[in-house]
Amino acid sequence: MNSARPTRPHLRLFDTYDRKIRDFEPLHPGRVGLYCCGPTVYHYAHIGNLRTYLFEDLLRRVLTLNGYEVNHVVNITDVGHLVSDADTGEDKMEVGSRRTGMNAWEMADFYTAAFKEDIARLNILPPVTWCRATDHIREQIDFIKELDSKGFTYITSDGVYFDSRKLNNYGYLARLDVTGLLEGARVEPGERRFVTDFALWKFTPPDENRQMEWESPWGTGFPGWHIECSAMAAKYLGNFFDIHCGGEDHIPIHHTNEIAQTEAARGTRLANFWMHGYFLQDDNAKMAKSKGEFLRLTTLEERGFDPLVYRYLCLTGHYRTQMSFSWESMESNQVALNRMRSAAFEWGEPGEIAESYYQRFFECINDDLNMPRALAVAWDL
RNA sequence: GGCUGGGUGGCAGAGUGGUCAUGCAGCGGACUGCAACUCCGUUUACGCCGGUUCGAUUCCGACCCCAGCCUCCA
Repeated sequence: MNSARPTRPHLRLFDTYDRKIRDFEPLHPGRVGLYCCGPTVYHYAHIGNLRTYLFEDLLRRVLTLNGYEVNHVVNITDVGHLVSDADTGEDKMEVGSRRTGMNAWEMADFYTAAFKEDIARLNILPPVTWCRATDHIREQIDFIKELDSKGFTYITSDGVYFDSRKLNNYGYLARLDVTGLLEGARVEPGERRFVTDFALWKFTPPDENRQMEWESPWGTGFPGWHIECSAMAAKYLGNFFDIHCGGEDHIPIHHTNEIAQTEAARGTRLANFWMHGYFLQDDNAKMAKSKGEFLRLTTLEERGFDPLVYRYLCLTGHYRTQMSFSWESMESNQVALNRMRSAAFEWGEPGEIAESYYQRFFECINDDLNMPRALAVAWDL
């Protein structure tokens, strides 16, 4: 069979930075560095969050199938993710702590464990490396020191900020129109010098007792949200690595700021490819935790669905388009998955699958992970 | 208000300048003692209005609507 195997099509992936599909070439032969933004562990994951991890798992498996060894890194954000605007916002962890009655550290462990259970039930491979923000405070402070020494920071009464106007290409990833942002801004920059400036380090407010705080050269406090990813990605994958993933909502702010930090401090691009998973749309309510009620994997199971039906559902749509969620489509895909499973049983060993089908399947997945078409090939078989 | 991206048949969701996505549902058959499972066949589509073209769902422009970001979100 190997002798007759045709040449596999080259892997092509969409890069948000260039806004186009490009041939994927690893920076180092045979190896791929993959950094995926992980959960902020102040609450359970909702199924929309999970769609992004499903997409990243698909990417990882396709890279592996193409013969690459994937160094997959996922962070756990357990500090610094602010719940309100950058001037006065609280840390989500502190708010979550009040809601649950757990202290911030216990709560972080609790929701981290819950997250790992969720992805296990979805058959998502765990990353090679998990990294927690609170385990890397030193690295983050060092990173801010670098930015400081290169003149990219300034200090206000509540923290250390990144001066985004010092970079001439700030916002390119999201094609940010800074003039438009100024005109449309509904929030005043406050002490920040410019609307797109963001916090690197926040001081513990004088009248507040924080559960999580550390000493720094600038004062007692905690790191901003974005700096953890720049610092940890550099530590585990180097300053410039292959692929950086996250949800589509990360494009305008989080990833834009990560890029700014790394380019300013290290003088290199952060990632060769930027890939983003798109949102799951709920018919009834916005898929957001801030509303209080949201769909979890457990909710699906309570309705009698195998978690893998949700995985299958996500595979029927392209990762780069928003997808609608409904119980009707869950029912539909429950049936489809059951039939697919019994058919797969009849196929026998993978090696017996006709090479032509495998080739067609490969062409689909290597074409920017086109699983919907790949599934059509599978049904054809 | 600014920026970014979308609108495909009952539902979900691919794709293409002129032949089929695919799955679920529906309809008609086959099989079965009946049913279920399975199999075969099959109906319904490209937001709206113009333009380009021999021909547009596919390209261009206006409009309407939706989503994302600008304010927490994957």
